[in-house]
Amino acid sequence: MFDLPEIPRHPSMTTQEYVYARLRNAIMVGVVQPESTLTIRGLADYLDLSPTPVREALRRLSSERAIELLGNRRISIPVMTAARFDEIVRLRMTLECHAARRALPFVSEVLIDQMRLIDDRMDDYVQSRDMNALTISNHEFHQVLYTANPHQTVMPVIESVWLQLGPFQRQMIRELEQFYLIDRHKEILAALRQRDGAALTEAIEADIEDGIGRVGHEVLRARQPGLQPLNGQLGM
Amino acid sequence: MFDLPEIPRHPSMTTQEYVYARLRNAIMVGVVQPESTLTIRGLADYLDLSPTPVREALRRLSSERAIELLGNRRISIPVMTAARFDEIVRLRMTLECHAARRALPFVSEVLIDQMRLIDDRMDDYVQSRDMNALTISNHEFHQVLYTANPHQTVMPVIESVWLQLGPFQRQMIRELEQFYLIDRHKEILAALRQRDGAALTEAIEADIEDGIGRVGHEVLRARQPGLQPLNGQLGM
DNA sequence: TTCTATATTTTGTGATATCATTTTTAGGAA
DNA sequence: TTCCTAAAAATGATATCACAAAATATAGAA
Repeated sequence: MFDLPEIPRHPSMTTQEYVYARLRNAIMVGVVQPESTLTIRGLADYLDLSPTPVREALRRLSSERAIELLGNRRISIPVMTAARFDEIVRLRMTLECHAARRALPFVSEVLIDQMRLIDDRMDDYVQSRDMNALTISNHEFHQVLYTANPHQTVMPVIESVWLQLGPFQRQMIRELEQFYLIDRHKEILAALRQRDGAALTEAIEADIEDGIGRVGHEVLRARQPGLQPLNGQLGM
Repeated sequence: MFDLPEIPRHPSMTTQEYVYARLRNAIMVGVVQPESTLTIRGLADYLDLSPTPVREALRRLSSERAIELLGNRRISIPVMTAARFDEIVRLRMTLECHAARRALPFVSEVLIDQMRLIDDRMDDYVQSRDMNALTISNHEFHQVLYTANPHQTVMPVIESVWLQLGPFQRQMIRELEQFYLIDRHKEILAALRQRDGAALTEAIEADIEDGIGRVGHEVLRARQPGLQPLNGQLGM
């Protein structure tokens, strides 16, 4: 079985929202894995709730493709394959570059400072090897940039992609003894300071490639030694 | 009130799936509008069902941002603003160009023929002014291309964008007496035949701009005569 | 031991009931 | 008429129940 990390429950939250938030968090940090057996009633019993709000939360997560509600009464976390991984990472690059380009006109010095602060905090988490906090802060770093555009509509889509990568990211950390962390946040910040769109998208692509792309392909190749990755290197 | 167009119900469909499909279709063709008052119980009574499957269907649609479940007991179709429209259309361009680029290596002569057939059918619908059938076929034309890539994960995201544009598309047709339809499908097909990625993305951007972008901005500008569109022309 | 058929349990779905809020409606006061 | 207030109605959220279908366990045969 698994232990869903506890999260704070605001009093205004409905039960369904709470279940959604708790499951989402658990999937994001990789506690729920493809081999975990999920059932509506099992989760309801575990959380001491009725099945109704659990089912609704699961349906939302299914819409975001964090989980799959199979017809035959099974609920699963999708298994990562090389081809699927390649598609998701490429989509993530496209989406985040789009979001960054659309946010650039709204970027201020205050915002850049805010991002620098988050990046500084990440350096501490690297020191203390707190991977969960690192993941959350990394998302926060990107999110602050993309939501600078007050009209943006892409953020929920990007979050869905992060959610889909969550379980696999945990596997990556598990399967690799040493896990070198390279982030390109300094380059992102430099591009922002110069309001340089081309440099910005380049830095974001590099950040995603170095952050999960390269290592992910490595892990997947190691699993199936005979196969080469479908679409070659991700870097461009 | 409104009349949700009837749709076929396969025997294997659950009630929730049926409600989802029927509401989704209604929103896509623009029957449900921002001023429509939606309630779970109202829909349940209208469809002669219990509230449970209706609420689940609504939650799924909310996850796809087709509707908004407001905290204060109101369910609404988001109102289209110039800024939101600009964002959604730009996102659509980015997503569909991405999907097309990723599909290109899988494009076959058979697939191009299939797309040509759909395009021919669209010409008939233009003649008969069947806007609903035209919209559906247009989506089908694009979908066939993007799903040529068997590993694609972007299609659900694109469908969510189509869904968000549905209600406004109906408004566009209503508010414009004459509605000139320009599609760039011939250019798309030509680019596919030559396996020319750059020409393909250019044709898709032009198709979206001519299909909904230009007219949409016109309609929105007419609504608020004092305001200019936020980010200038869409064409690039 | 291994396979198969049957019984039992578990599970997802959908309807119904209840409760706390919110919205709407009425009825007066200014 | 317009504005406020209180009663009434409607609404969303959740728990519980019933049912059919699926998964699992059990028991007997090969």
